[in-house]
Amino acid sequence: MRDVAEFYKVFSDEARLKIVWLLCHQSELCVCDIMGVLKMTQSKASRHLGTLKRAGLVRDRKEGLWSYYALAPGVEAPWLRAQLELLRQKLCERTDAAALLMQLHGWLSAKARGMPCRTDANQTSDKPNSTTSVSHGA
Amino acid sequence: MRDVAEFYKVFSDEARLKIVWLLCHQSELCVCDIMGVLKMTQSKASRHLGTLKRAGLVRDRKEGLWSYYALAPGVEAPWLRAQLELLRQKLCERTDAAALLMQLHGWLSAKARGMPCRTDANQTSDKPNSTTSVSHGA
DNA sequence: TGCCTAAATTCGTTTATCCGGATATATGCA
DNA sequence: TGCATATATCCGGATAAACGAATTTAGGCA
Repeated sequence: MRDVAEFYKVFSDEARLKIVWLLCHQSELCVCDIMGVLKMTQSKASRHLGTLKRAGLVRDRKEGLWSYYALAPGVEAPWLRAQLELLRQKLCERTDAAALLMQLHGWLSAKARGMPCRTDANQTSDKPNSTTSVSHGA
Repeated sequence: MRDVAEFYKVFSDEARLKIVWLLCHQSELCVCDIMGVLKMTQSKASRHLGTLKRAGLVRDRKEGLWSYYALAPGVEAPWLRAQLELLRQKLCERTDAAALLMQLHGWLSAKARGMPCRTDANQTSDKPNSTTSVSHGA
């Protein structure tokens, strides 16, 4: 039963929940996308992605310098799929989760019009001020 | 989203999972039942029950010296109900979870034929030897 | 080759969690 | 009242998580 507890432990961290939430809505994201959208340090993003990968919830694909992460095929197994669906259902009713999706879309469209990644900059903190964000073009 | 993570954290401990599993199969159990069946110290049983209660998953009813615990009415809310059902489903396929139910039934029938509780004895450890158990009558 | 950069890992620190033993609280009974 | 008992809570101590900064690893390109 330890491994069942282990599963819940993976979901017991807010940062990991946010990453999974993003990956439920965008098939692939690289580490710097996650850093940018969730405003977390590179070390934190990579660490949690590693945890999710070791748990079999996420897979990665290397392309040049970038690592693209996506939900693992294993999450199609019935029980995991149900868990993920339940999580999605719960987060759908949350404004903070919705805000994350806004951030995600802002980030992706900024990226689409040529914004570079820069993993070294903007490492200030988790919550510098909530409106720093993308501010692309406009 | 923190509180969602908090929910998973409650389920991320094997001892709490076991307690919930027992309460899925027996409507009410007192602390000493849980100590006896799961072979844990009184402090540990009470602590985890407190955690489950604070999370709203469990309720308690005092009767004289005893505290009887049961799943809280709140677990009938759709999302929690679904989570609990998923947990039950996962544990149903596990031999270790099944073994716990055997222990539970052994304990309850021993109790039914008059076995006293004794919270102070049998505090040796989590796993002294897996066959200590009830050994009623036979 | 040497530099730039994305991502992973290591390091030392801080914080959270879990534990058993001891103690406190409260009920039942003589 | 005083003692026995069931449970809750407190108290260090041990272990595990999580963190940011720094470093390492490795691909792309001049």
